[in-house]
Amino acid sequence: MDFDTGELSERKKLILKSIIEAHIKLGEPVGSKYLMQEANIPYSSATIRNEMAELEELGYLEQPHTSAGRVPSELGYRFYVDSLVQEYDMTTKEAAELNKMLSVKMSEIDKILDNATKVASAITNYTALSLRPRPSSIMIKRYETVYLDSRSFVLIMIASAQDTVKTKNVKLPFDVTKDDIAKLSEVLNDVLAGVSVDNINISLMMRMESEMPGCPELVGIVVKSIYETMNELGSEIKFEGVNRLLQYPEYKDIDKLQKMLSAIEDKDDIVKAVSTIDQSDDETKVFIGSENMVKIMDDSTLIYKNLKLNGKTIGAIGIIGPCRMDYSKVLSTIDKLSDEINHLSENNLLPGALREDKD
Amino acid sequence: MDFDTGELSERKKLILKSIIEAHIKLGEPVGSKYLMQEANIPYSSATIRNEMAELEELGYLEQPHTSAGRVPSELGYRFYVDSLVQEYDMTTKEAAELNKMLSVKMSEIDKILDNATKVASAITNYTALSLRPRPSSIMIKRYETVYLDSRSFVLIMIASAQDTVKTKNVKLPFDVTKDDIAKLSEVLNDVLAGVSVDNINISLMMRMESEMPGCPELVGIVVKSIYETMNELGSEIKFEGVNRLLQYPEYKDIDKLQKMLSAIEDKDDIVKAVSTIDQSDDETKVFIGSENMVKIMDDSTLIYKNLKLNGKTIGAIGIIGPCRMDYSKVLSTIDKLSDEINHLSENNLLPGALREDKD
DNA sequence: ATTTAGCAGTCAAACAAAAAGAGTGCTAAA
DNA sequence: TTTAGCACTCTTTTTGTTTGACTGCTAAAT
Repeated sequence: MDFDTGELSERKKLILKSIIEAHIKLGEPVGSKYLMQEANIPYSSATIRNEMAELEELGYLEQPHTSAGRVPSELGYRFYVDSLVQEYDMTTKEAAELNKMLSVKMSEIDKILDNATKVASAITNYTALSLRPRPSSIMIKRYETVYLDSRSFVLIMIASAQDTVKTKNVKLPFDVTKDDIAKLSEVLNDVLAGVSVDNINISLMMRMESEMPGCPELVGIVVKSIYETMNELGSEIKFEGVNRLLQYPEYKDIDKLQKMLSAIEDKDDIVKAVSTIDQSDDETKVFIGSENMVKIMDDSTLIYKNLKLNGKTIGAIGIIGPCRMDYSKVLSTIDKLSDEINHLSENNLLPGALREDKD
Repeated sequence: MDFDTGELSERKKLILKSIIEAHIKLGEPVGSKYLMQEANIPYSSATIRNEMAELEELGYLEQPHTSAGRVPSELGYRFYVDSLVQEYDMTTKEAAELNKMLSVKMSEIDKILDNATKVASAITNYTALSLRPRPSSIMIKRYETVYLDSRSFVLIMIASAQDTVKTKNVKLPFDVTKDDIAKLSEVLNDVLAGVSVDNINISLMMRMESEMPGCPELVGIVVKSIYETMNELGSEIKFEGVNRLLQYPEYKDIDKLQKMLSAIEDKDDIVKAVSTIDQSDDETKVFIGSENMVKIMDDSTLIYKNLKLNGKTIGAIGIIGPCRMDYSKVLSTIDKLSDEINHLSENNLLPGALREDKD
């Protein structure tokens, strides 16, 4: 038994610290057995129990109910923060990330898209997303092909940005030989390596066709795949108002919400899905439920529209929500918004907006 | 019974439209009784049931289970979007808001704060917030006082920005008369009306004291209230990573989550709480549970620190999470971050950052 | 004087069974 | 063709029961 000098014995401190840290890690009440076995406290559970009872009396711990373990009280956390917590050493990786993120700058286009997303989300009360298409600088450094069978092969692309590798399964409407596919990679590396998307033109395609006397039809199909991949690669997607999902009972089920949120967190699938939409398409697209290309979002609706500034597509905006979405409101908001952005440019409100387009 | 020409009878269309719109509004399966009573379909529930059964057969509706109402199928939504939905007329208020929001520009300081919040949230994996303090231009246009009793009165302030009215209940540690309070409003309007916060100085306070021979002690107390109110008024708060809350079991309970989210949505309470923190304070503050000034957040922890750039406080950053927060990590992240931002200015990475400080 | 083993007691969480409620489909009458 | 009425189905809610975790206490061991 300690003299009640207000100071805790070292053993009490150890136990208190262990309980708090275990609780922080696990989120559940901590019992005496756990402390003995997992936290390596060198006393029997009975002894620990006695100490815990005293710590509770002193106000550092609480018991949610009789037969539960102990949980730190506010006083316990306070004591921990004031005298028990140890400095955490940030890993160099984390420190670097911190620095990198801090110095990010936004282009004018990004700002427009960002604002548009915020407005869209605020007005419709759904989650909004914006897609910034690939910068024109993106390119494939090297191509590889792997023959699968006479009607399909794998196209492997190594991109300039951070050496990302993308693979694509290409299916063909006609038969090819192993040699055709081998020749293809040769020609691709010869003609297209290091060429940016926007510079892929008819002339290059014709050159490739002439270099592939065996199977010129391949060229058109492959170039389309390359184009799609490049779009996916460079695209940047952002979300706004994710928390608005919570208002809708379809996401009251934590699991569904999690599913949706992880799709949003991942971004990749959504980017991929949305990248397939033709960038010059002016229509507002509505993807209901499974029409949606992201499997995980098959009970949500995505409404999507390309945004133009001076006739040039600068990105796209979308709304995600439950299938039972207020279509009328969302559709008109998106349309109004895209109109308004076009006006922005006409009124010259954003001088230099297009200048900064290429990052 | 309709001939199966692929066309729906008007009555079917009406019922389908009603079901979809009711379901969009309520989020629950729609029954025949509801349609008859609430959606004013001029047929008996039995008739409506027959039509519903046919609409289901045609694929426009679905039944979650035998004894439930109907829910639109994807095909139903598709049909609705393609031919039933009516254009929604945006109210002029909404249109105006849209325009206003679209043309918002961010100051350099805002960008720094925004980035810092994102980084903080990403690294700690908790929700982060940033607080941008009042622009120095904010001021009170007019003051009113209402005497309550000898030890308290109400101070009413009409602010320059959008004529916002704020009232504050002021309690006194000494007795005053009704005349003192009346005189106070006179003096306040005389000396402080139209003066921006930063220009309230000792000289002005002394002038007020000399004009209030009856009770000079009032001045100091009142000025403090005014100062606090102005801080609340102009402050802008932003959140980042709200969805991260979901990872923690304490917010798995939808109710708790909602409570938290509504506190975040409202902003007001949090701004008020955080505004009371002295802006020149350099310490990292930890508010655990009920230490927190926002009642609704009394089982969460707020960690908070002022950010300085060139020695001047430009705002503050905070982390919100469950009480069982990884204090060690959060504390070091916040400290590192505020250091880093100080370095930003030293390295001159952000020319003109301070120039744009006043909006 | 401490520490520990063992056991009875308590309470939440998990499971199972029963009752209530909502909405349908069908039949027969209007 | 429409409607009233009733039996039926399936979810939701309620109620009761079991299980399991952890404690507090007592008595023995160090």
